[in-house]
Amino acid sequence: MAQKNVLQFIILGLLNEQPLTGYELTKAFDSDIGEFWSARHSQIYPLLNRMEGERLITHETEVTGEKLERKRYAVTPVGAEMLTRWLNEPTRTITPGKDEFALKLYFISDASDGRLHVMLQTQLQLHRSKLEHLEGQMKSKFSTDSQIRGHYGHYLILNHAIRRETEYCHWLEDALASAPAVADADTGTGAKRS
Amino acid sequence: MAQKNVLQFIILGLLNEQPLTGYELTKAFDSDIGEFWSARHSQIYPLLNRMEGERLITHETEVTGEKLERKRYAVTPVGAEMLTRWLNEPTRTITPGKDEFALKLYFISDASDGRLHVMLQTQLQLHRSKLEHLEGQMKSKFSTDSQIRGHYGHYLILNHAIRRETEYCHWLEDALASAPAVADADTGTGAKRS
DNA sequence: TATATACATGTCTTTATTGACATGATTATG
DNA sequence: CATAATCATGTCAATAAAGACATGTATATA
Repeated sequence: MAQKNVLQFIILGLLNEQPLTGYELTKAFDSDIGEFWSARHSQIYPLLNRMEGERLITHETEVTGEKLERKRYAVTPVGAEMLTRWLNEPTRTITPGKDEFALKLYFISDASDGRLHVMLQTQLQLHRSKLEHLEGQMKSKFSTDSQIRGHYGHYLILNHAIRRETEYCHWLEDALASAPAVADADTGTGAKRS
Repeated sequence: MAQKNVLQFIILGLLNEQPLTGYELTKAFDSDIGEFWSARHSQIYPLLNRMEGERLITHETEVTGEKLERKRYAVTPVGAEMLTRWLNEPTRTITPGKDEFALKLYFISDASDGRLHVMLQTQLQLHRSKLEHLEGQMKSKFSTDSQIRGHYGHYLILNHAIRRETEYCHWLEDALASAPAVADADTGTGAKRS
């Protein structure tokens, strides 16, 4: 397996809270859980079929309006047990991360490289707006203690995401502080001088 | 493409510094760059072949000892140009991260869940030893300013990795501070009471 | 000198994941 | 009422990536 079929457990976990359709499951990855895992509908729908074949989940068909059908999936006892086994097993690995930007940066060998400034600036902008979005999420979802109750894990990882992005921004800002805004050194290709 | 063939550019970048064998390329992912991308030899060797077919790299065969052959790959002008194009293009995306632990945590809805303590403790141990290792790397590779020169990007991302792991540990420690060491609530399965 | 470890290169199968293709219904908005 | 956005579910081909399988050499160490 490329990972360990973590997606399967995420689906089980989400359906364990409440029955959901494939569409709703797909949308779940647009919000906070998307900070730590992602999946498209083209991966989700086939997996739902497979999981149903394995009796981990079942569905009942609902009809919206005149004829629009949707399948609402729910966890079976077998699926619930499998979820519990996953949850009970402490995670003894660190999921290896990927970061194209960091890698690109790795190949900038010189602190005076003219490309550094725009590279860092571009990423900083991205991470700042992400951070802003996450802080909005936190405010809207967990502004009071009572909202945390029953969603503690969600609160924890949203907090985690915010701290991660905050740190990412700080790092970029620090790096930016030592990157010249105007290129002095050659950039490997035609760097325009000002 | 699942990503955008970032691996191709990493290989180009590494070979641009100095010609390397497939084996050495593979090993590169065990050190700091592995903090931001990973690849196995079973992905690297076929890709080297493909890239050579596309004239991005070439190789010359060396012999070690009596008959052990190895192919030392180097970037062609075409490959170098492609690398430069990648480096010149600011990264306008954030590579989506994956973190099985965070996801598992998401499904712990109650702060009093007995599983929380061991989950957090296990991860903290992992991230602490990773942090320790990274700090060792920093000390051995960049203890003086002169060592940074010519490897600035490497220095930056190592710093990034250290700050990331430091933050991760802090977050775990904070979460741990509010997680009871002994289970009061049920854990979904047989939680032993003390 | 036995032997374990590291060096060295590959292939093959399976699984994970993306992105494109494909279709149609419902609802909100102008 | 037109039409855009969203809801809703799927398939298919291609690429990415993991893990197992396969083989042999060179070197350090006991």
